Amino acid sequence: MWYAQKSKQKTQEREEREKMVVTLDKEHEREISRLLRDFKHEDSIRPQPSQSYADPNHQIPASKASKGHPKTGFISFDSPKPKHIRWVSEIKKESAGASNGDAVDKFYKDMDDYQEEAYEELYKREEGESDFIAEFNSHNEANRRSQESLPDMMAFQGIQRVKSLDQSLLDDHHHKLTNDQTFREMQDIRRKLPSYKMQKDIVRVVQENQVTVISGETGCGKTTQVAQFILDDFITRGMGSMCRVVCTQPRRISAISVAERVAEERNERCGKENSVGYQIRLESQLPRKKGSILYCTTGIMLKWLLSDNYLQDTSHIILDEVHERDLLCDFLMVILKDLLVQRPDLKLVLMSATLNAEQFSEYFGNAPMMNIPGFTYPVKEYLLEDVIQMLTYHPSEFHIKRKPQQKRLYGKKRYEQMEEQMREEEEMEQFLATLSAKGYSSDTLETLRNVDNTRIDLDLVAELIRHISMQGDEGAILVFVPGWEEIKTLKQILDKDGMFSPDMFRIIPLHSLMPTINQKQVFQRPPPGVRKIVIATNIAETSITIDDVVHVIDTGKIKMKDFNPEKNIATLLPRWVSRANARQRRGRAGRVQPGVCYHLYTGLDESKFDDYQLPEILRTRLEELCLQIKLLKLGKIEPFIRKAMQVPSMEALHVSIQLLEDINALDDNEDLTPLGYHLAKMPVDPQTGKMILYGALFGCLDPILTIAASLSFKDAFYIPMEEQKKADQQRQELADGCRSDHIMLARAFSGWEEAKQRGTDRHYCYNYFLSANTLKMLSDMKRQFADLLLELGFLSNRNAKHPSVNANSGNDELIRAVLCAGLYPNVAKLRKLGKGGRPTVLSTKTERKVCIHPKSVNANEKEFESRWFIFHLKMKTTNVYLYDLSETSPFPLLFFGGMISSDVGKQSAQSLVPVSVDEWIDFNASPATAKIVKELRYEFDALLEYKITHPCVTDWNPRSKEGALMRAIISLITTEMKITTEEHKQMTQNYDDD
DNA sequence: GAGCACTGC
Repeated sequence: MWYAQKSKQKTQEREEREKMVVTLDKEHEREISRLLRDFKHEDSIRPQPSQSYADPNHQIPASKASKGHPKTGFISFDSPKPKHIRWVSEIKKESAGASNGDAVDKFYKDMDDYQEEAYEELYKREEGESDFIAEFNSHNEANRRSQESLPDMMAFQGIQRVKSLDQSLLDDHHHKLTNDQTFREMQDIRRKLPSYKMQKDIVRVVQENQVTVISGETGCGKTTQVAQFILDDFITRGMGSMCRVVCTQPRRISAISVAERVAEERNERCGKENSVGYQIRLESQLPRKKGSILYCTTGIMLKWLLSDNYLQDTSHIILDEVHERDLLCDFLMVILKDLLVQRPDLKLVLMSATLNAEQFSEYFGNAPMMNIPGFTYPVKEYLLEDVIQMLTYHPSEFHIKRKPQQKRLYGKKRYEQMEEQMREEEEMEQFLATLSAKGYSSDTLETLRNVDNTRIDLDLVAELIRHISMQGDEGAILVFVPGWEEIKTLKQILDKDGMFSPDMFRIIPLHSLMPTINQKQVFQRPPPGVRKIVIATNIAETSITIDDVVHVIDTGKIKMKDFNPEKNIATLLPRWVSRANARQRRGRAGRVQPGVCYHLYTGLDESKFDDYQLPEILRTRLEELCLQIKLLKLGKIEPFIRKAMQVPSMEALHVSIQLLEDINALDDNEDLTPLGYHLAKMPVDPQTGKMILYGALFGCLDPILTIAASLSFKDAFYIPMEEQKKADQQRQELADGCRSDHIMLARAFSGWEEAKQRGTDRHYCYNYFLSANTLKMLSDMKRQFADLLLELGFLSNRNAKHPSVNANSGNDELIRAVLCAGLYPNVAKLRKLGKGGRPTVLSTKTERKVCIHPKSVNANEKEFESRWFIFHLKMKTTNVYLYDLSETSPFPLLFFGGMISSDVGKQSAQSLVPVSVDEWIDFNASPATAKIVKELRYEFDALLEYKITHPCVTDWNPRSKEGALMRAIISLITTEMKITTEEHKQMTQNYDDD
């Protein structure tokens, strides 16, 4: 007890030492106070377009301008006041007034009413509602109505028939059948597909039932044929105009390639007025509206639902690959299940792998199931026992099972652990007995008894590859491993082995972060006598198909992202594959000829596998899903999500709702706030969305859009296996000491844009290990964000580089502040500085120890100016890592962070006031500085509320209220607060403390 | 000293 107290006291002392002192110098203090004073005396908050903006040519379009400036009157939306800031110390005010000096007394003067006043000041002159508020209020009202009763069933009018189109489609069809040679040749190919024989049955079952489940393995042609059967049936019955088939795909590439394949089968091209097309984010070739098939990603269909709740033009929806159970597809199924009631004419077809078609049928009221036999070559399968027997393999010491580590458990737990261990041993003996009966050698049994099945034995993999190379049929070998590390090690083993010389073997690592991902040699058949060996992650399971694979080696392990709501942390850890994964991996061997698949796990291991991987909805954060539920007016979140095929834990749901409330996207009634309404409309996570809005308001849009695109998609840096050090150096060079991965990203991107202008972009990408494809995608995404901001009213021009929103784009300190505004509450505090090979250690509100991911430009930094960082991604792998960090000064945290509190009773030396954000981000501040922060923050929160409900470009004119306030804020939050040399020394010494 | 894979009018 005594020890615990002592240790607590020590921690408190250290924390006090670690507090940064936040004090403006006198001159700066005066400057900001003057700006604030001016601001208070200014009468109007309204932007004055005629005399403002950085760019003199800038004009607000009339429609937007009028939107932004309602006349006068009071506003009536649900949460009229910003709620996320409270100055809690007011309870202590009385005693504080008595015991502390004038400064502190003054500090609290009038603060009770300050926020109220600031807000009313802004609004009392406004008359009537802005367009945004009207839209917003009617949205929330509709949402409440949808909770009470089903929407108006009569709203859907039915698909309009167009007789002239019916006739022309029919004529066209006949013409092709009789006169089009290519079309007829394609028909012959289609006839050979297993699904073609079932055409009549499929058409009939779909016609007679509202929901149909079609199962079938790869190669049966369900994806390309089923939609065509439906459309052709309508066309030949002379009602082609009544048919619009939409088929969703989980991946962008499959949506395009399937659509192109189908167009080819119909001797057409995708898009224009043709019968087939596709739509994915930022790319589309739309077919005609009626009498056509559209392939799209699941996300696109969700977006349509926003503007068209009934999917008015669609007659048939096909959800493909439902067995993959991705988040969006599961979400879509819940919505469609309800939509089917409102639209009795709508047909839904679910396409799945054979293994669990029943599950989907049950979910949709025992919908009829049909199975299409697959067409693949037979694949011979071996398990670990077979491989060990075949190779008479003896594992190295490293892979021999160690004595199970006895955890220091006592009593019942200890007993349970021992029992568990005995049960496992018994299980193993039984299993070995059955193998023995089947004739496996005692040598094999002994090896199996001793082998450690938690590790992957890459020496065994290498041995197996040697075996296949010498004795197996010709054809490529595909090895599935869980991740980067195994790819690297296996390649090293093979490279060292003289047998795998480059003139005989092509060894290709395949990982989403490696540059090989775009190389053609992955798909090309090597010259005769040369064998291709691909070492891949699960990217080769679904996303990348290599046709000439004959041998598959499946190590049985897969890395999966998971989310632990109790600890509120994401994890990425290897685990056993599911039976579905194993089947899929096996299937990769039989695409061109009979194949072989070696699974490196025993029959006993396999008996414990799950049938399917855990659905994504059970292992991910749910913020975006919650926002979409609200935006789609689907009522309260919990009852809605309970309708899902598999219901996520309420814990996970509450963690997500809490975050949405914390960032002021949902109010405590779980309704969208005005801010949340904007965020829900953006195709990014809510924190990144907030960052984008702040980027626009603070006039540093272009770099912020780059960062937002990078965080929401992926950063454009390759990780080359051979030149990792060099790649790290190049990123350091781009960072140029800014101690921010985010600003480094923005610099890399703008460097690429400049290089493009000079025509040297290829060299630039090569030099900095950048993926041109990813950069192009980021560039397109930025354009999409800008269009969205224009639509929301935060931009007056669709050019995100326009000076009116980039006046401060060169101000890195401001960019850090905007990052902080968006990414909050993802804050970390520096605890120990890396020293002598030991890593830099930080802490967050919930974790005492987190590390900087080695890929970050801050991983090896030896000097910092602040103790505080903001980050986007935290994930637990071998450690808890922060993947990207930006150093940030205290002011942005005080200004954009959560609830501020100050405990006057604990005034410390030099009359400093302790100030903390969300009760853990602690500073000491001079009373005058604290006062400024507080006043300014109230003003800003009121202004923000105003800007969010009256979207328009910021007015930077210093004579306008808005301009003066924004300038004061920027002046404050870009103030650099450096930690002293003494403090720095302490951080290094902390290592010796514990 | 480390990076499964997808997706968004």
